[in-house]
Amino acid sequence: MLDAAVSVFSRRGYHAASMDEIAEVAGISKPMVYAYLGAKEDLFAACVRREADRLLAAVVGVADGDELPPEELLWRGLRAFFAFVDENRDGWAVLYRQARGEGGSLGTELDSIRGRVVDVITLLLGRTKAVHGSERTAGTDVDLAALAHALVGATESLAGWKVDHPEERPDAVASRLMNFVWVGFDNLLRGQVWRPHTATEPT
Amino acid sequence: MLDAAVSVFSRRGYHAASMDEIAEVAGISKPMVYAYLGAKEDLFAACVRREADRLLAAVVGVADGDELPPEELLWRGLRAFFAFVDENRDGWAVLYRQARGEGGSLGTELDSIRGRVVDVITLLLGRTKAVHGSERTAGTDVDLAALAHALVGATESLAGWKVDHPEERPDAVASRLMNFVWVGFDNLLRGQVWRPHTATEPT
Amino acid sequence: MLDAAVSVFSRRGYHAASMDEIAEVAGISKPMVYAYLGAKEDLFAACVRREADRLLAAVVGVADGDELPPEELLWRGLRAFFAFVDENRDGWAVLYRQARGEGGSLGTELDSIRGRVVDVITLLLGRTKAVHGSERTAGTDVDLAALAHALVGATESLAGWKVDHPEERPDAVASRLMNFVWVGFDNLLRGQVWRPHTATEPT
Amino acid sequence: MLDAAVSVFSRRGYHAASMDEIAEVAGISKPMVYAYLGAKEDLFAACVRREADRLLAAVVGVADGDELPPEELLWRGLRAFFAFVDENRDGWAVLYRQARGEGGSLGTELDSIRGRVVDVITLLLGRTKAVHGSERTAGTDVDLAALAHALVGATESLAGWKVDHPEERPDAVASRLMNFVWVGFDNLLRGQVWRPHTATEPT
DNA sequence: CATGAATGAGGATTCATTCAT
DNA sequence: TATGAATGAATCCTCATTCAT
Repeated sequence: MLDAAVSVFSRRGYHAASMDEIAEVAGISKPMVYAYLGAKEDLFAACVRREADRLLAAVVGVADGDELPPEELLWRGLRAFFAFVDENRDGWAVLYRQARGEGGSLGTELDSIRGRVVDVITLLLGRTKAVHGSERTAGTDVDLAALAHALVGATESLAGWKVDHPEERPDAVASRLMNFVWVGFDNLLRGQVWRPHTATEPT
Repeated sequence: MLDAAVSVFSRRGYHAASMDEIAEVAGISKPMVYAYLGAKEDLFAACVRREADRLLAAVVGVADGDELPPEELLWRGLRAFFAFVDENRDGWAVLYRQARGEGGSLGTELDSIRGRVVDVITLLLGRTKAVHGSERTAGTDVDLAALAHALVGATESLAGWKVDHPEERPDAVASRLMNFVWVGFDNLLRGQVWRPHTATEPT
Repeated sequence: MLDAAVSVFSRRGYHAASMDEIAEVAGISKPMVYAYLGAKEDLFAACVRREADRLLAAVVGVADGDELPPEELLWRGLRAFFAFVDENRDGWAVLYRQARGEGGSLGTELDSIRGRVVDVITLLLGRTKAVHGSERTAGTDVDLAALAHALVGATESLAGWKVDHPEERPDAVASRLMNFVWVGFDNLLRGQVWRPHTATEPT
Repeated sequence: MLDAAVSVFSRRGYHAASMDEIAEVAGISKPMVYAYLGAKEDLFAACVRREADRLLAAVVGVADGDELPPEELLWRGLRAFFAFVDENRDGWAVLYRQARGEGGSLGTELDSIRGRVVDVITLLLGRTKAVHGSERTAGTDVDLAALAHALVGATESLAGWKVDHPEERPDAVASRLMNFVWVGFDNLLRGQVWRPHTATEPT
């Protein structure tokens, strides 16, 4: 039932989607849509919530053991994420392109979900850092949070890229991202730093 | 003139923005809006184009010499980018949150702009690779494109993070991202690879 | 069965009442409402008819003997009427507030019922006049009809007033109205007339 | 502008009237109706308020001198009232048939207007009583209020009757009502009372 | 040139009414 | 028979867009 709504919302966006089209795609009549899921905003919220739940379930489901090292957790999570995106184009589009930027409770709720994901990544990176235990890492907490944001953004962006490259296997994309991210992070933790070679005159 | 439109679009989003409000904020009458910039879609496209031009100009403008090494180019570009976002919240919101997810020519044009940026980054990464000249890097072209996508996504995401942390200096954000990205990329080029279930240490 | 409909109609009015609510209040399902009483208009007509029948039965029932003098008939009728209104708020509301102003067959039927009541009053007043047999009364038939209309209107209005004054006994209200009406009518029949700009004293 | 709305509301009633028809009758397009007078409820409220204002202005306007005796005041008021009804069928229908029975602020406001009219009549009757100064009148204040209610109801009812008898001159109707009302009231004040001739067994 | 006034087109929502079980 | 499920039709309302001044 929600599938039709997700499909239409992903194609048209929240505002441009008409209840008529959703009903038509769902193969039922408009009053039924209202009977089952309420007004348009409720319907969209239901879509967002279902897709978010599915995504979180898929990504979290692979981390069955907390005793797994962070590296393994991240790798499994990314694989699950890209697999989800691969199999749920529309759902991902609704979550990423349509729901964000909407005002009101929708955008807020989604932002909070994303925030929780970022927090999890931040903790994960923190645990890695703790394992290394190196005092050479000058990184503060805000560094980790920013890093987590960057990682999530890179992942989201690659998800969009993956949509345009259906021939790429999800695992390959995840592997590519891990390669990029983990090598950098690992070396960061080893004390490697990048510094501007030039004097920076701040604007 | 466009300022008013950008301001309203950034606050309301494309569909929720009304021409009435744009005209009111602009301090002119609605027929004037139509006379100057045409229909709503054209107006939004003009906003997107202007903000994209400004952003590209700001980012490209700092790379006055092509002879600069890629690392320096990227560093300057990122600094310029975060400075732009810092000073043009509305414009960035229109580009990143509102314009995305719009179907039709609106989204297409923005995608193409983003695509050009990614291409530039791809080339930049390619030149770096060429400089290193290492045949040990097994990366293909698609690797670089994916990497560029990841980099752009990380940058966008950090831009959003920066909006929530106005106290962070743009240079600091750029530096943090460089630190993360360049260390990883540099080591990648040196042949470091990450493989699932194996130690990440080079032989 | 009709009780639920009367209750809902009296609270919401004809248009604002929904068949859903009526069915719910009646404790049966909507198709049953349709099976028993047909469409909404029919249902409302049935309500109006039943309440009107009840009202007429109550009012007419007290006039068991035609040989009663008109004065006594009116007095008994008014007492019965106010007692009915007192015990059937909803029914009276449907008849007086909701059914009026409805176009089409709904209002027409109610108007015809009210018309019959007015006719009865007119006849009653006529009989009184005949009893007095006075040729001094210049009143024509139209006078009696208008008088009957005025009497019915006064009664309806007092019914509304009574609803706001539940502590008033129905008999007291009826008595008050009789006092007002009959004294005037009686004196009218005795030749007393009122003329503009003249003393109201009889010669 | 309001004329069209009043006309349609008087014919169809509040709920059955469609904004389409109002716009069509007004000879303008629907958005204009909304631009000028807002939503349907506002529009109806505007109609009710205008008609009520007109009616009150017409009726109150004839009582230019407070020094007029109550009898003269009532006579002038009734004449003005029936003249108004004669010339504003639709407006009267809106006030009397349609607006009453509507829930919400509309019905409430109209009830309050009617209440004020009743109060004025009550005062007017009180002044008459005071002039007579007779201690024989057993009437209490509540008697006067009930009497005023009855008088107002009789007037309203005769207004409806008048609508069905356009050939009747407004003055004639007013005169007829005065004849009925004032003779009765005058005699009441002189101590004439009506009492039931039979024992009343209260229900 | 600049604008107040006007509208066609379309979208969300509800409700009386009816089948298939 | 009794009902849950389904819908066609209408209604309120808004907004991008354009004339006439």
